[in-house]
Amino acid sequence: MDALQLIAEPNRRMILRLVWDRELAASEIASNFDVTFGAVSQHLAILREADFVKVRRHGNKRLYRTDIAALGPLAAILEDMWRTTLQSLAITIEVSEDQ
Amino acid sequence: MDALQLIAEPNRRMILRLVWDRELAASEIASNFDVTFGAVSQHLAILREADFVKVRRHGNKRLYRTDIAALGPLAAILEDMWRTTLQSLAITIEVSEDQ
DNA sequence: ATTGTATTTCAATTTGAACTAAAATAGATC
DNA sequence: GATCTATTTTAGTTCAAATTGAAATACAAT
Repeated sequence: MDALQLIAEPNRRMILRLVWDRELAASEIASNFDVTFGAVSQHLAILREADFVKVRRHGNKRLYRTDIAALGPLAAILEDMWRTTLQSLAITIEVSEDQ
Repeated sequence: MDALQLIAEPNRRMILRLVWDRELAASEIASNFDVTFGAVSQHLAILREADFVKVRRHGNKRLYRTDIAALGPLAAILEDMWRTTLQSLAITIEVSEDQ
């Protein structure tokens, strides 16, 4: 699958963000979404197949974490997006405080 | 629309590539695709709304050109993709020549 | 070995984005 | 203004990707 299309999907992007700098179990990831556990698991499978996440078994659970290196130049794009999103949020707050 | 989703669509990416460093009329762009003129025009509209292309009227025609600056960091990603695609093509040729 | 929790996988359904075909608009030419 | 070419827009269709719900698998604990 095309790397760009892969990370363009909003839920997959959210998953990458959630496990960007920490490990989370599949269930913990899923609890952040409105869609079913099954749907999240399928997104995880797609991310796994693209090697965009690393998985580690720990007892019952499977711990996921973004493989930032594997994302190559796309990693910077994602970080950039999230940063600018936060910035625009900050601007929104500033503006509303001015009123 | 989300910038990443926008450039993830293969036909839109192809449009951006076609008018990356030259102007082309909508019909000239469309002639490079299997899909109908209407479909290409819709993609152009989406790219226009995102300001990822500049348009200029010239008589009957509308000349399109990628607004590379507007793409920000995504411009580098696209150029990178196309470069590596060419590289892998070159490798393919080499390999087949070896046989 | 059975029960429970965590996760994946599968078949069927839903949904949304891309597409088509046709009508509408825009400007050029006669 | 009628006609031609270029393009956009609209309504309806198609298709792939995302989702659901349920069954299957995996490991842990009793």
